Amino acid sequence: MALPDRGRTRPPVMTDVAQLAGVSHQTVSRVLNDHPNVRPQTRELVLAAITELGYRPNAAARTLVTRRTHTLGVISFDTTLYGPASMLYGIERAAQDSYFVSIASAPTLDRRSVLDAVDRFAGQGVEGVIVIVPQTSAVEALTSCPVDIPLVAMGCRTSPPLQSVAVDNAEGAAVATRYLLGLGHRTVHHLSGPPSWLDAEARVEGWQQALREAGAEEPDLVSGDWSAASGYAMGQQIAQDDSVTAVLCANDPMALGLMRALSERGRRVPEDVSVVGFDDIPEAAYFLPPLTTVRQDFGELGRRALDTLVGLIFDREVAAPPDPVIPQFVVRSSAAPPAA
Amino acid sequence: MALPDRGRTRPPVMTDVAQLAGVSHQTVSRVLNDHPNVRPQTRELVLAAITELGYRPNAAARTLVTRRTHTLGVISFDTTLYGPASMLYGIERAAQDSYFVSIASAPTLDRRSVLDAVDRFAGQGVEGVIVIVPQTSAVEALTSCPVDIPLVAMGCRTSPPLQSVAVDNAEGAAVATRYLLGLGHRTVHHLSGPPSWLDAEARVEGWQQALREAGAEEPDLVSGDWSAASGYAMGQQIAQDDSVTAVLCANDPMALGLMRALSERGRRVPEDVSVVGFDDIPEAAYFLPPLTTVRQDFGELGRRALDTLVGLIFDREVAAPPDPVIPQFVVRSSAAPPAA
DNA sequence: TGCGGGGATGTGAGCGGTCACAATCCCCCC
DNA sequence: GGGGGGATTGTGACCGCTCACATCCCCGCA
Repeated sequence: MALPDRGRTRPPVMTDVAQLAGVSHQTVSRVLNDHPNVRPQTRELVLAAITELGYRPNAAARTLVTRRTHTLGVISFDTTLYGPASMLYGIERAAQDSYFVSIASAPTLDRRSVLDAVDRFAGQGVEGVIVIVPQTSAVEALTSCPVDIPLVAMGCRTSPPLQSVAVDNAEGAAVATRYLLGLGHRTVHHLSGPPSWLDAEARVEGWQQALREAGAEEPDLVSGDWSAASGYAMGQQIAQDDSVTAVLCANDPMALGLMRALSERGRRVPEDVSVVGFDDIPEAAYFLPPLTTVRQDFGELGRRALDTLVGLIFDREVAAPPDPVIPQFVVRSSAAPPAA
Repeated sequence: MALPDRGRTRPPVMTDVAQLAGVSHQTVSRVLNDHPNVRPQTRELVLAAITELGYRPNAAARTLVTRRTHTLGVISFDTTLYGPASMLYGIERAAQDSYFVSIASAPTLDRRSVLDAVDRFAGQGVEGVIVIVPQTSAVEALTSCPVDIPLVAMGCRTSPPLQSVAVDNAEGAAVATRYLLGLGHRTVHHLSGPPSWLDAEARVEGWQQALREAGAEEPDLVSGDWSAASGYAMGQQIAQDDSVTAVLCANDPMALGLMRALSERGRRVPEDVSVVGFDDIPEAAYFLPPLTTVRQDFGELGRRALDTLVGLIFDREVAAPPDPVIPQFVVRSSAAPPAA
């Protein structure tokens, strides 16, 4: 199972460089680590030897003694979904010049599977882990994580001691709901994400809150699984109910599915029914009609997650939980005042 | 810059386990590596000591001597796009139980940036790299990659010595084109991906090929940048041309943008213009109208990429390039026979 | 002329595993 | 009863780097 010899000779090591430069290995190490107290001339010598040999320090050896891997792990469920994919991308860009980022997808979001992933990462020696697995079961598992490793949850609010960074899902849903109410709709229906997903729940709360504030009646909740398919399926029910004039969807694909169901039933958007989504996927502006939605700043989220994690890694102190990122409401034409 | 002490005492090492179990460190190592010739009773002893101490082997130390990191790198451009995201996901699932996968996104696809990413990975000690950066510039850079590391390009066909796995983009485009032609359209227009993207080019070729075979006139090419926005922009041009009755788009979001432009001009899909996409994103079935498209099997692609890479890592021999994955044509209602 | 002191460099000991090899032990058979 | 051989276990070197410490050189100053 040994790795085959790549190239003719074994790669150069620090001693080789030292020898070529006519210095000790320690001096080479100093140059590599930008230590002061190396004569510029010596430094040049070493640098020259390094490039001549094509020397590259051995990360494992360095890690062995420094105990730093410069690696962090990201656990997520399905990076094919726009939200998780964007978060991952945000993290990667934020981490790029200080960490390597290693990924793992949990096949399911139960305790076992999430904890296994953390364990795997711990075995690899990552310095911290960011989890994009916003389900109550996963969060519970992580809250009592037996492995002693810095952990940050992303995308949903969690309760201490598990740190998290998130957009203010409740606020986003509330803003959207108020907007629809403001347009003159008597109430707003909600096509939510799957139960036990924290962001889905937060959006439900925001929606309820806004309805209550306005004294509007609170319709029964309908939930999908984030997919356009589920939006379509639930949409077929919703479309039958003529009293529905406004629907807030927990994400954009479900809104798409809903709109198709509506259209098949001959109910026009926004004339008969107003629809608002959540996420602002790049395609949302090109739906028919263009989708009014709530945009999340995933880049910012990634940056904050990294900051929080780094804080945990170095200070080990539970910093004040960062403020939630305020989502942005994007008005397009899928929502309008009710017919009459 | 040292990592703060996590927990009160330093983590247990092999010697600690050995001592507790009353054996030598080597025996512990044997148990850990499933060597034969360890008495079952001894094994139990060691195992018990391991769990009692919560011992976890140090990956860096092991890597230092075995020269294996069990890590591979994936370089991509923008993992927010459905294609790359799916490929990444496919790779991750395929690699899960044999490798860690580390990701890097290249900010741009020029020579420098791609090679830097490879270099970074090499410094980390990855055993191989899969690149999802299907631009000619990137491929050229990789073909003459100065770093001696197993490399596989994914998503697009490349020329030796750079290995690649890909779906048969040309065939997919050809099938779609033939389908439209078969429906009775005199010719098929093509809204292509950006020039210099290999898969975009392959799709153009397939389209041209099919047109030639059928003796159909070859319209001017219009290209976008994969985004729905560009599809919309180009679509506004296309919509003005009444002679256009069928358009093959190089991906689904562009098809969406096109359909919106068409709809704004009052041209109905599929009655006035037939539209076919490429990729089959999960939302495609819920577009208005549902999009006929070409589906790629990203899971299979991921598996093949991994297989190829592993072959390269261990045999170092350039295996016969794997057959391209045949895409699947998915018929929905966005394409129909021409009006008259 | 001799001495203190800081900059520049070298030396050797680990870091925590695995590998090669040696040492035991045990059982069987002549 | 002694020898052979495989199973089981132990010993020490070594992977390539950083750390702590020792050494050396050179200058200024008494």
